[in-house]
Amino acid sequence: MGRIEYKQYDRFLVAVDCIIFGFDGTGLKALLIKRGFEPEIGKWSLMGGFARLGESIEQAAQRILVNLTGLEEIYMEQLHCFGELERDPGGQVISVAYFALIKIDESNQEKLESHNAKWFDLKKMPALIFDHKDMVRVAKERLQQKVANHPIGFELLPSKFTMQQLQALYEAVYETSFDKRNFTRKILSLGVLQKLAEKEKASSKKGAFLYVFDKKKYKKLESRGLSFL
Amino acid sequence: MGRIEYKQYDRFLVAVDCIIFGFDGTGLKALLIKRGFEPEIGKWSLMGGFARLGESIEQAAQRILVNLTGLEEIYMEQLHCFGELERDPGGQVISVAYFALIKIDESNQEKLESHNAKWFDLKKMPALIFDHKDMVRVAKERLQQKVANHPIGFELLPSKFTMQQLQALYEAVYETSFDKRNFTRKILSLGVLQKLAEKEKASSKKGAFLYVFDKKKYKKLESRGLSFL
DNA sequence: GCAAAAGTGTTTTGTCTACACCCATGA
DNA sequence: TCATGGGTGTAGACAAAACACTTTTGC
Repeated sequence: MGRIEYKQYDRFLVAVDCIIFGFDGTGLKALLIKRGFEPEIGKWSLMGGFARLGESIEQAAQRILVNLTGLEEIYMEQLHCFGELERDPGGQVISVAYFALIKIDESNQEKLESHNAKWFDLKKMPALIFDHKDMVRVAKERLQQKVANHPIGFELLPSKFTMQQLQALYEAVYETSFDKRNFTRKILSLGVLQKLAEKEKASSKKGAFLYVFDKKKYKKLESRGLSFL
Repeated sequence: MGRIEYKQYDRFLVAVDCIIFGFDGTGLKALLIKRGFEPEIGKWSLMGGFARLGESIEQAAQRILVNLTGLEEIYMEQLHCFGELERDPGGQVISVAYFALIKIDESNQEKLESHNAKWFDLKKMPALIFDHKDMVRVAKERLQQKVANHPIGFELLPSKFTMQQLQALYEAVYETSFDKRNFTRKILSLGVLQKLAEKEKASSKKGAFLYVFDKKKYKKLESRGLSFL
């Protein structure tokens, strides 16, 4: 049964575009590529590609992310399906956008270079092709919403991090600043961080304690709905 | 320029499915159709259809909603793009799901009947085809999130409503109950409801004052981010 | 006059905010 | 010894939660 009925319907080109966020200790960054191919060759755009029959949309997104970063396990979430008629002047293409969070220093430098990829501070983005600027804006809004209630900020940090790194990350995401004491108290009160005996001595003489996100504790508390801000 | 490059890529069938919510004073309802066509004829499903080349995905969703309800101005929001490989056994079809909020009594009864559409309480849903059950679940979660921060609950109520109707709606959306005094105070403190001189006398002897949502006041306050719960 | 829903305040509790000093260490 | 970032506590403001009685009126 089935397949015959669908013969009469239109078929669409389906692209997947990825908004890849990273954090380097100062600002929130997005990974862009300088296109070495048509259309819009030479311009900056999100990493993307066409979905293929026989793979799911999510698989397509994963393929594109792995292809660019070399990372197999990436936090990735569907953002939105952009389906405006004239969004791609080259023809009607709908694009399913995904946003991803990666640790900047873990990505494969050679792969990035081979795609002419570069990290841009979200506040200093170049012009982007098509509706990619909208995609980035929506992704940033979604990231802000999500980070407030889900422990995804840790995806952007090394597995061991200091309280100041974590605070800097939250400040970058929300483009604001928080009181150090209030921030520490709030985060620790959630009970999902484990304090290590180790100290990070690189950035100060006294040294700052390192923490790790404790996924098991989080899973136990998740159902009650934690608020990370 | 452009069109030639895309010739080589695969093309997909793109469906749009709509989760249509309504509220009848007691429970939250979803509008389902008993399919009079293949595949899965005779089973319950969401209202949907295939997108057509030459229209945007959003236009397709709107077309489908108007076609079913007869209502031209419907609150509608994209939910998610469902792109699993085997979601439709009849072939690879990606579906962009939208959720809509309508006032049950304003919809065109004849149109609903001609599509074999029926309202179901969310707690008493029949089996649904494909991944439509997932769609409904995700839509309900999204509705809960959204209602907490945006004045969209009013889309489900008559333009004039009593405080008790509004409370019943929120209670239905969150499947919980609120204290009447706290609820009234909270909602009125937002300053986006206008109290009318009229009373609704149908449901009680004393009669309850009617309110309307004041969109202008809301627009002024919107940027500060209101919390409806 | 009574049943049935409408309407209204106060107290307690917890959470968020603002704010400033001492500590440990390497240079 | 001093410069640098690390670490910590308290008081006040505000918002949320708990809680019960009086009012109106159609029957």
